[in-house]
Amino acid sequence: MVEPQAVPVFERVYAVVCQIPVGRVTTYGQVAHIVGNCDARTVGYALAGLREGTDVPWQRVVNSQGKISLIGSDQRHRLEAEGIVFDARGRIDLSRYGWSGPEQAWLEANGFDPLWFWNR
DNA sequence: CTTCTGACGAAAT
DNA sequence: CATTTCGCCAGAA
Repeated sequence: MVEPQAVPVFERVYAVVCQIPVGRVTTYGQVAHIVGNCDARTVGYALAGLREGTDVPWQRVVNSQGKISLIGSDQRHRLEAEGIVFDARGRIDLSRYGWSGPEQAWLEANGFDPLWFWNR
């Protein structure tokens, strides 16, 4: 059992992002929601600090409108390679590809607060 | 110590 | 649809 507050926020963000399944996406706000005690900006800051070649699937995090924030990156191609389809406006259908969060058992085992998450 | 700066979000205007 | 406001991490200057 990991102590939640003992792990830096950025590390907690990475832990959650690594749980997003292939072919699914989630939003900055949702990750912040799961991590707790931080906001969407913090998630962006955390991902911005990743190095090239990281194992963290950062491409699976998009903004609340289902759009890519990193224009000019290969994020869209990475997602399309996972089977995700973009509409004519360049948006992803979150009701179809959206991921709501880890299993409660995972949250408990990794020092997150399941109750806080589900009650919100 | 203070200020600035980035992959953001939701509600109000 | 466009803007503004607030929320509040971490490192550099």
